[in-house]
Formats: sequence, structure tokens, C-alpha cells
Amino acid sequence: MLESLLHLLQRFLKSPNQIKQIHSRLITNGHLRRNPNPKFSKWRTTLFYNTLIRAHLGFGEAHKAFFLFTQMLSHQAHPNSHTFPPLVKAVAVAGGGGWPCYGRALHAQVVKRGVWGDPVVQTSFVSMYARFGEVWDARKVFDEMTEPCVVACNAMIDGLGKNGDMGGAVWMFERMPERDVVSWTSVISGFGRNGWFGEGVWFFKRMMGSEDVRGGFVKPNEATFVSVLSSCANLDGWGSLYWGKQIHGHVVRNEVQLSVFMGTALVDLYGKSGCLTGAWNVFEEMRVKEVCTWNAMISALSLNGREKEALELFEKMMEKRLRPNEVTFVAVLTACAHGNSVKCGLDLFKSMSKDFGVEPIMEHYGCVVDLLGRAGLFKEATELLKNMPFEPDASVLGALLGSCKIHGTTELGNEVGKKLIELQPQHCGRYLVLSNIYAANERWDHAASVRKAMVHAGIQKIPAFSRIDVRYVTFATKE
DNA sequence: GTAGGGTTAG
Repeated sequence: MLESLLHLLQRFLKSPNQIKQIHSRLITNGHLRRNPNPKFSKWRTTLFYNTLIRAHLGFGEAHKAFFLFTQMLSHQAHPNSHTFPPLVKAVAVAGGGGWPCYGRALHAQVVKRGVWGDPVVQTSFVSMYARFGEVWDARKVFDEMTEPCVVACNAMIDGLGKNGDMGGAVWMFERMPERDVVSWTSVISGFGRNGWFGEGVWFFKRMMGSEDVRGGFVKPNEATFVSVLSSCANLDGWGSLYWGKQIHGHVVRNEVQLSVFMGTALVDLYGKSGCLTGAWNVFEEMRVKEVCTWNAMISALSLNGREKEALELFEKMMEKRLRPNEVTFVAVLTACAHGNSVKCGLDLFKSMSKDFGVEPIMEHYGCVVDLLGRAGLFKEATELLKNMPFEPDASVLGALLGSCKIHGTTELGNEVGKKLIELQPQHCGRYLVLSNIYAANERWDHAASVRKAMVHAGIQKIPAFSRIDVRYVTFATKE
């Protein structure tokens, strides 16, 4: 009986319903309590709890994992080194402000139960501390490990990348005695996360040409492709489409079916590099689509001048009864702003919290201010700014300043521009837009004084340039 | 006598 329940648990680790059924059987049979029978070995109860905790984490019920742990303690089942890694991961998944409390409590438990020396447990803490920005604590745990294995080093590399230390990440990568696909992927995704897109793509190329310790090639997997595609999508100019297509080709030659992750990354890539046909083809080809996939396609349309189609696709998404999220509304509101659909945008803005339960954040206000400003509705825009539940940040004010420039609204532009310079004294563009507004209205004295203030603040203007890509030759003209 | 790391949309 016991053996078969254990077998079932392990087999259905990923099926919530089955796990819940087995869980209730375990409770009614009393297997989750300490059994006074000496024939009943102690570790078996521990094993049940460990497997249940892991299962609940697996299907996204992180809070139940904690509950199981407290039950485990109250029933005097002894946690061992296998108990903690899933719990530490549950802290990371649950996230939020409560992490220091849970995370450090678990750390204390680990020390108390005498399993701190276990490398798997230590690795899980390296990830957890790094994920919450405590890279110094992560490093301390890592340095306590006598012989960190590949996985531990990978966790540290990823942690350094997550905290903006790509120098440290690459340093560690170069000194590893052996590297696997995750080591490479961690560096590639780190570069992308920190905005070093070219370096990310370069590292991918380096990976494709390198050999591992056994003389074989390192084979990229789905995570590798998704990471490098996201870097490609953000490359400037022709590189984006060129390298993106190369990698897409590689995916097609090596992968059977497009996963949601990979497909979404490709839709985003084609959307950002202006190749709408490419984005559509991937979108249509995908069997399984999630909300983020629709978001990527709607953004692709709205960023490439197809505002009407973006809104139509949003309608289609509604017909499929998919739940739009924050990102969806950023995409559709952008479409409305670019397409000058004031009424449509305002209706969507009203309905997002009322009908869909999505509370507007700064980005949404930015879109609506942009929408109103472009239409010249400055009274409404300032009204919205005043009634925002939080202080407008530079992106929102920047949207308004941009509109003031288009419409030559000097007075408001002056006010907004001054506020912006207070917020971002080192941003050369802010001074220039303000000075251009004055110049456009022949207020040369004001224009000159803004330029002077800029020089005074020690800011140099970065020359703007426009660029036309013809095949692979780039023509650039400096302003 | 089970286990740990990397992934998409603004």
C-alpha cells in the first residue's frame, strides 16, 4: 500500500488533481503523522512530505508548499536536505515583500537541521539571494562552497547577471573548468537583460563555434534560443532582422514544433524589426498561443503603423475569451494614440479596470496623456495628470512635452519642460525640446537661456542622426 | 532513497 502510493505520487508529480487525491489518501491513512510503530521508518514520512512539497511547487501552488512544511514540522517529520531546495524556490516564486522573512527563516532552519553543508541546498540559496538583489549574500553562500559544481557556478553567473554585474559573470564563466548549455545561456540572457544586445548575440555565435570538454559541440536548447532572440529583437538597424532570421532558420532546422516561449520571442523579434509578414507567419503557425503571444502580435501591429489591425486583433482576442493584462492595454492604448482614436482609447482606458480588473499603472497614463496631447486636448491631458493616483514620472511628462512641441503650446510646454528638467537634470533631450519650443515661437531669448542652462549643468548634446538601411549599407546623416 | 540552475509580451 505504502509503496504503491509513493509510486503514484512520483508518477503524477505534474498532475494537480491526482496529487490532491493521493494527498487525501495519505491523510486518511495517517501516513503524514508520526507513526509510533518501530517497523515504520521515519524517513518514509519525510519522503512523502518532500514529494508533496515538490509537486505543489511544480503546479504553481507555492503557498501550499509552505503550509505542508509547517504541517511537516508539527507532525514531527524530520526535514532533510531534499526538503529545502523546493521550499527556497517557492520563496522565489511567491516573491513579494515577504521574502526576507520566509527566506531567512528557511536559512535558519537549514542551519538548525544540520543540512547547510549540502551543495544543492546552498545553490538554492545562491539563486534566492541573487533574485532578490542581495548579490552580496549570494556571493557569501557561494564562497562557502568547497567545490562548486557546474550548476552552482551557473546559479552564481545568473545571479551576477541579474544584478547588473556582467563583468563578474563573464569572469566566472571564463574560469569554469567545464561549461554546459546553461552556463552559456545564463551569460547570453544576462547580456540581454542588461541591454548589451550585441554582446548577447556575439556570445551565442561564440557558443555555436565552441567545443565542450569532451570535444563535442554545445547544443543550444529552447531557453538559449529565446534569450538570443530577445537580444536580436533589440539590436539596432539591420542586425536585428539579419541575425534574427539566421537564428529562426536554425530553430526551423532543429526544432520540431514552435513552443509558446519560442514563438512569442519570434513574433516579438519580427515585430520590432519591422517585418510584419514574419510576425504574422509565426503567429498563425503557432498551435498554442498564450496572452503574451497575442500581446506581442498586437504590439507588432501597433508599432508598425497598423493601428486598426491591432485593435481588430484585440477584439479577436476578446472573442477567444482570453484575459488581457497590463501589457495588452499598453499595446492597444499605444495603437489608439498613434491612430488618433481618442474616443476608443478613452473607452478602453475606462474599461480596463472596470471590466477586466486591470488597474492602470504609469505606462497606461503615459499612453493616454500621449493620446490626448497628440489630439491637442491639453485641458483634458493636464486634468488627467492632476487626478493620477501617483506622481507622474518623466515618461508621462515627456509624452506631454512632445505634444506641446507638435502643437506649439509654449506656455504649458514651458511648465512641463521645467518640471522635467528638475526630474532628469542630465537628460539632454529635455533641454533641447524645451529650447526648440521657444525657438519655434521666436522666443530666442528663452531658447538661448535654456541652452545656457544646459551647458551650465555640464551636459553635452548627443548629435541626433537619421539613418536609412539599404541592404547592408547604412547611410547616416548627422544633424 | 526524490533533488538544484537558465526562457517570452510594454
